Amino acid sequence: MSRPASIPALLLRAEQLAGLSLRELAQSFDIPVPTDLRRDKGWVGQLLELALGASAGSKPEQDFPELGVELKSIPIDGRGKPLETTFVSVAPLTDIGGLRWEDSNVRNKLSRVLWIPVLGERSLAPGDRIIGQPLLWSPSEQEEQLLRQDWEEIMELISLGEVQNISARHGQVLQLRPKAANGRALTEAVGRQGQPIMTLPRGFYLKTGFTAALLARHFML
DNA sequence: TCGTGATCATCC
DNA sequence: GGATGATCACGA
Repeated sequence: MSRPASIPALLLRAEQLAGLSLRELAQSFDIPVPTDLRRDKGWVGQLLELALGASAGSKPEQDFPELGVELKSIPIDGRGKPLETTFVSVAPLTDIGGLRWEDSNVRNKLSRVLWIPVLGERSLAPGDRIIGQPLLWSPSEQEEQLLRQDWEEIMELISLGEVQNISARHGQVLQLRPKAANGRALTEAVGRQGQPIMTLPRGFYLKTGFTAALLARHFML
C-alpha cells in the first residue's frame, strides 16, 4: 500500500476503513486471521499499518514522519471505553540528564495521533471486530500539561535511581510499566547509589481514563 | 538486545 | 471488573 501524500488523504483512507471487520480487511490483503491474539498481540496494529501505508520498522519514530502523525489502534467496548492502556514509547533509563519534555519521545509521538478505534470485547474473535471512525487528535493544553507533569515526575524518579520503585500507580494519565519480551530481558539503568544496575525495560503507557476522555470528547461533538 | 506492534493473566 | 505487572512476535 502506498503512503498517503497528505493528512487529508490519510484521513480519507482511514474513514473508508470504518465499518469493515478486521476479517474483511485482512482478506483484502490475503493475510491470515488468527483465532485469538495470544500469540499475535500486534496483529491488529500491523494490519492497520499495512492498510494505511504506514512505514514498518522498529525505529523510535512516528508512523508517518513526513506528516507528523503517529498511528494508534485502540480496542474499545460497545460503549466506547478502551479495553487496554496504550503503549507510547520505551523509557530512557540512562543518560537522561538534561532531557526535557519538549525533546522527549513521548511528546513527539503524542503531538499528533490518528486513533483507530477497534470495536470488540476480548471474547470476540479478532476477525469479527469492527473498525470504527478514525480520530485525528492533538493534545489540548490541559492534556499536554497533564502528560508533561507525569512525564517529568517519572523521569525525575528515574534520574534519582528509583526506577525499581516506580509502579504503574504513579502518574495521573501516563504510567511506567515493563515493556519486555519476558522477565529475563534486562537493560541497563541507574541504581540508588548511582551505580549501574540491570532491570526490566520500561515503557510509557496512556492510562485508559485519559484515552477514554479524548475519545468521548470527540464522539460527543 | 532494542524498539515496533500490543494483549494476556492474575491480583485486588 | 479494572488495573498492574508480565508476556508474545518480529525485524534490524
